Amino acid sequence: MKMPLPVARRLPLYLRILREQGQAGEQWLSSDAIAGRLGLSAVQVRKDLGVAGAQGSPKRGFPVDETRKILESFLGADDLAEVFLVGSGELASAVLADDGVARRGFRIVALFDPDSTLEGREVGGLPVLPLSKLPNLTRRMGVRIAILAVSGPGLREAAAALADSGLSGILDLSGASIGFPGSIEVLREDYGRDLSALAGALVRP
Amino acid sequence: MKMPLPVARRLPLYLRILREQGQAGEQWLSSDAIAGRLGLSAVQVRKDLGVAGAQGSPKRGFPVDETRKILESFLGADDLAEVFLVGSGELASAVLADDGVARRGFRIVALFDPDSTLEGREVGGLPVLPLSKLPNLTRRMGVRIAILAVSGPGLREAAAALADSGLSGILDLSGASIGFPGSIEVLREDYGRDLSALAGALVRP
DNA sequence: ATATGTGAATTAATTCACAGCA
DNA sequence: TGCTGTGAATTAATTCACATAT
Repeated sequence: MKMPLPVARRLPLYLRILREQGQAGEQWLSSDAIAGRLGLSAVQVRKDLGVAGAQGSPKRGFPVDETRKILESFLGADDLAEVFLVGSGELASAVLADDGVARRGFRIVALFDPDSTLEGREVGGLPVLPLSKLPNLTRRMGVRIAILAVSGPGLREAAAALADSGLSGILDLSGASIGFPGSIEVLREDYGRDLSALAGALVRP
Repeated sequence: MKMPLPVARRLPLYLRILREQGQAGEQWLSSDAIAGRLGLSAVQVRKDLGVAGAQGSPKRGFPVDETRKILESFLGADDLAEVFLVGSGELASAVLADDGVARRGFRIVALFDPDSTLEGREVGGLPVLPLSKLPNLTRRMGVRIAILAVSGPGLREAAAALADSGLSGILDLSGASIGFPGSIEVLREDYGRDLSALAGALVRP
């Protein structure tokens, strides 16, 4: 089953709302309520949830608990929960410190850095490992996703290591659009670029 | 002139390539060459550059220097270059430390934090200011864009301050999808969400 | 030859409109 | 009545095909 990327990027938003409201004791949530919190349309929420296989019931909406579970499993939080973090600088520290990753059911299980002089140092409770250990650990631990949070020198090396690590997916926060083999799914996030896009949108109202 | 969002998000990529190649001494760049580095199609690059008003010449491609200037002006790096940063924690520090912002012609000119006990402290060479000064400084300095990099408590307060600051655009890195008034253009970036989306895409090949 | 530029066709994504159910 | 679910229509974005310029 193929899923459109825009849908894949909205589902996590619904999941967050469902978790929040579940925590708050709500049993049911209408597509309208979810849409309202996110500034989307109710139809879109229903269509998207439909893609994930969730179904609601008329007059009540979607069952919070069940829908949450469906989304979690659909989004792979079950068996893809363990991720690597490559980098140990400011950005990587921010990722480690932020609860955004944990809140979505993921766990950073190892930290790698191209700067070998950092080897052994601890960042956020995890020891910094050399890139050379990446392929081996990927296989041994069965980890499939890494977050790339390296900038400046070492980036090239880190990218190369990732490219033949055996990983399936990379979340690239480096802002440098490095090429990766087609066998690896890459999602790029780059606030410099988005800042630029925002400025562009403002100049042209 | 209205510009599609996908285009607005690709133009900064072209700009980066143009800068790199300009630095490297290149005079001309074909749409094909640009596309190749970014994994896009040449037609798309031409169409996008066309939207910005750039034009190339057959057999040679696009004039690097001139096209760069056109993009810079089109993307508003001229008169929207000064931005505020709200937050002074790990994420905000990472934004300050990263050269991604500067490399795109933007400059962070002031730092605000909801935690008033931090007032006066210096982060990355800038003094931390209280949120209460935001509206005033926005008007006085003519700044139109802020980066929101606050998490945890204080986020609500920061969002509220931004909402009636008079700013025109917000790059929201908080990962919390707070509502802002419709008069403010908001672009959200949330690696937790994208991590989730990536995992989803991998589970469903 | 080699690359741009663009109308036309295609594909993707969103929204509309309404049927159906509790 | 208040909500879901979905085929149909609409709008947006991308790709194709080819005319054009050097």
